[in-house]
Amino acid sequence: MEEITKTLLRENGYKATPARLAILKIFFQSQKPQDASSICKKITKTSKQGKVNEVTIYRTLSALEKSGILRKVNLRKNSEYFELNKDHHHHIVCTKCSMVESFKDKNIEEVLKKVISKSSKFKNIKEHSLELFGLCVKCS
Amino acid sequence: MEEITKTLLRENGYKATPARLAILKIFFQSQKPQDASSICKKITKTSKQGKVNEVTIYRTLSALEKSGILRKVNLRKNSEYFELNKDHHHHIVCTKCSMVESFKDKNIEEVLKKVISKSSKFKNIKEHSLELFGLCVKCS
DNA sequence: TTTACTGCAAACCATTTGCAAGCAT
DNA sequence: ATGCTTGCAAATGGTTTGCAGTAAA
Repeated sequence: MEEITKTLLRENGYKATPARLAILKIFFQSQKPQDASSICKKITKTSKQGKVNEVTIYRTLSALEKSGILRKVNLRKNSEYFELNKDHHHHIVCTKCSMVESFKDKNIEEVLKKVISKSSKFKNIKEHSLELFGLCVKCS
Repeated sequence: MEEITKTLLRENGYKATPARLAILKIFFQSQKPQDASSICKKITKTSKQGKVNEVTIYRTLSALEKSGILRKVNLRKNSEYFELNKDHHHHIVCTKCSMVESFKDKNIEEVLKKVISKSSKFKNIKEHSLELFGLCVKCS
């Protein structure tokens, strides 16, 4: 784990500092979208070497997003959530308890290709976001 | 136009004030997602009777969203965009010039039904958002 | 050693809230 | 007349920035 994150950072031209390693570690461990605040709390709780200032977390998230290591996720919360930018997928979000389930679907990508081919104003689509909102079984 | 918006407001239990009429008018005229700031500027420019305070716009947008007259749209900007909550559709957004194109697609709804039927954690999906991001033909 | 990185304080900016005055019904 | 609406000012809260000290390479 330590090696993976360290290598990932250096490959992208970053210094492998304790703060960055701790932040990346959370993404590799949790598999759930995280915002600056949740990361800050998790590090304070679990990390041995101490705290990481929330400002540092914002700067790290922003940098890692630009490098393509993380991507933003829109969960209709009032803060920005991020997740590892691996294997494209989508989310189902419970509007009551905020539980998030991920899913993949090849059909969606195909349908979107057709949509793009029909558009006269756009030929050059780089990404898309798809989120479903509702109540999870527990909250229903 | 004046009559439509007036009736819509009263049907939903709101007083038909000049501010609200002006705000709704913009949505009926433009067909494009709007945020508080853009509405405020448009009213200042075009309306005869004067300005509307931005706070009033925020309150109106929030109320109209709760009533289901408007819905939020995620355009990856740093402010909230709204549009009339009619005939469900999706957006293609130019990440350079912010141009927005709308589209509808029945296949997407069908694919999503299948996705939901596969989920064990969610049975109760109320809405979804789908946005494509890329460069429009002009910006490519 | 060198330059990137971090923490602190303060700035920023979209949005929300309290309250008194104003207006639609 | 009544109570919903508005505007102003101030508060809020997430995020960003300036700067000086610190640490990774």
